[in-house]
Amino acid sequence: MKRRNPSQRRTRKGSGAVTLHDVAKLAGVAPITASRALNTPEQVSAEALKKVSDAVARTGYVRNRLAGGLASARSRLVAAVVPTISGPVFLRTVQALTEALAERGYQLMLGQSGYDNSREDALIEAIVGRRPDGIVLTGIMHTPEGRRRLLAAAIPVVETWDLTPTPFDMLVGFSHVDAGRAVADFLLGRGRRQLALVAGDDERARRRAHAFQAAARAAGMRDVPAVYVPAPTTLNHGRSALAELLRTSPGTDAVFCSSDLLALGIMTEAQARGIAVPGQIAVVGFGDLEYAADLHPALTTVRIDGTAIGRQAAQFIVDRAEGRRVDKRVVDVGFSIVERDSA
Amino acid sequence: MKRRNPSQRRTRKGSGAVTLHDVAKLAGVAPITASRALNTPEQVSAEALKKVSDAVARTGYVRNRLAGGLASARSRLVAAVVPTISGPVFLRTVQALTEALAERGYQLMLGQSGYDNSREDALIEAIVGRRPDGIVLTGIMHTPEGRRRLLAAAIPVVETWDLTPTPFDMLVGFSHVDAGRAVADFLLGRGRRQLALVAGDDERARRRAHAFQAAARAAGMRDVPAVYVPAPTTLNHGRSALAELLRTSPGTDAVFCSSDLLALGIMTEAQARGIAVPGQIAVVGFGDLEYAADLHPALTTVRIDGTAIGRQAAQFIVDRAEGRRVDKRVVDVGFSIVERDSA
DNA sequence: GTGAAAGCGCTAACAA
DNA sequence: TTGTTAGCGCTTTCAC
Repeated sequence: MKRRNPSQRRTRKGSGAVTLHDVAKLAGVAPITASRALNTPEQVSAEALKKVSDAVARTGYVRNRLAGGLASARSRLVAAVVPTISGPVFLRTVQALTEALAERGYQLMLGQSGYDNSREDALIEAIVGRRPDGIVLTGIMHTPEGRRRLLAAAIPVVETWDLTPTPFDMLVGFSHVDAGRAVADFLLGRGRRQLALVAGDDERARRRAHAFQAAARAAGMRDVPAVYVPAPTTLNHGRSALAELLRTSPGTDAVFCSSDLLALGIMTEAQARGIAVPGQIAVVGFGDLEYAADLHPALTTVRIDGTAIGRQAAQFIVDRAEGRRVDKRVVDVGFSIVERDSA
Repeated sequence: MKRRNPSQRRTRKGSGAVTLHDVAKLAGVAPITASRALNTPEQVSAEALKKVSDAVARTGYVRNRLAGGLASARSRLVAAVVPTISGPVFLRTVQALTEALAERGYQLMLGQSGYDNSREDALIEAIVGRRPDGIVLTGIMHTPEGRRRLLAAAIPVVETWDLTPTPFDMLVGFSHVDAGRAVADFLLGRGRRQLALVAGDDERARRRAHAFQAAARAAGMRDVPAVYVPAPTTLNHGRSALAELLRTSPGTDAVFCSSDLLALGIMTEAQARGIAVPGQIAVVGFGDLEYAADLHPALTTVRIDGTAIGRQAAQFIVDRAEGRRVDKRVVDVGFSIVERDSA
């Protein structure tokens, strides 16, 4: 880095910000010592540490993590991909993830794939270009092209909100099949005999729906009517779904909804029509969103611990990034049916 | 970059990934030409372009944007700070922002500040370290330390969801004072005489609340009871707030809520108690969340175009990042009262 | 515990 | 239009 005569030197502007070199110079140490003072203070003498922190305070230095990431091949960036952020389902997971990562000095990048997987590939490319230390997917990785890219990039991946026998890498989720079956058993156990379901048209909801139907049939029901609505689900979808159900299967005495919002829609429509819940129709939701307990009647629903999912995902990624061995790569957080008044 | 004798050469592992150098070598051009082929294809001959894209395809190259960002001082990263992602209010803004940025090759980093501003400083430091091309704040910048840091970092800032006479940099929002007043006028115009309000305990909601009270008083009301609940607001807060209101101000005939969720809570409690909405009590929400129109009764509420806010914020940041002049730095997206059945 | 040297992978600046 | 050179700001490697 020997500089030539200024007159013939090539100049580059730089960002103008305070650099670690500036700090080191002010502290009277070598840049690397300043670096160590910030990253591994235990490797530095108390004296040097003090000089450096003083210099940092005096200059208002903020370390450039782009440069650090480039040099160390650790960006401390983690990407999360959700179908859409406006469905409230993944919110708690994203929130827990953001917090757990922030505590450990990592930052979350958010990507939305849409429910149709079409943007997934472009998104993966955008993400991989940022060299994140990990990627958290909601759902499992679908497209072969996406799988290939992730594999090639060798970035730790956590799939969430699902369970598959063939995880891509790490996995935090629960069994949608078990959940669907459990709800059917629950309703049958409460004496309901004409089960129906309303589900968003996405893969996981469909899997719960099929298990629900299979369990009901196994218990002797001939027909389990299903209404599918586009994902993400809305309250209005629930309202019109109940209307449809009432028309086509008037004997229905229990409805399993693929989201709490859908369940609220069912209950709203029931209320508008003077149909008693749970008297005439039992309603079960999915998700146990924060408001479920406070509806009238309080909503019986399937509780998924989205916060635990987010925290475990963060743990997985950080463990990998810091070189710890991750033995158990699959965590089943399970689910529970929260019995309230609507069923 | 002359290499010494291999035996005494220092080696560094590198990430092992395909680099632009590899691509350039395979394409038979200089690295910078490959770089230009990817970034500014119009500056490159068709022939070179083709050679490069072939090489990219053959190698599965994904550009390293950390390195690019470091070299060009443009990270193509944008940070968004929300109080918490699990309040549904900012969701549409964050969604629109994410999409609008992704379309233009920028990625969103998400940060949660909490409602108490205590984490804001630490968050700003974490964000600035990533050298984003812009920062989108929901609400306005509060702490002096935060302001100083942002100022020092010279990163474009967009404040959203609020209007202030002294914007930090750029601003997309609306007047909370006008909104509060408008709702009071609306209710008074509908013949309501005993206005009350329920509001989350955050600054913006409080500003709306005060304007609402002032307008009601200006119209002759002596007392405008207010119930404040902790932010973020929940359905249950709404239920207990109505209970409180009924106890302390039994004559209340209209309630302005600081969120649609609160309004749903009010309506739920009213329903549970057999109180007619809007017959006995009119309810007005805030936000016009997606489900507001489908409630029973359909919720009258203040509509804020969160999507427009997000898109405009993205536009501001990208314009700045790409060196375009931004003349109008403040955009008022306004609000509207959506008249439905609840008031 | 501290430091010098050498890059990480890319692009700005200059030159041809 | 293409290429050469010199960094961007940091951390790794190796040496003391």
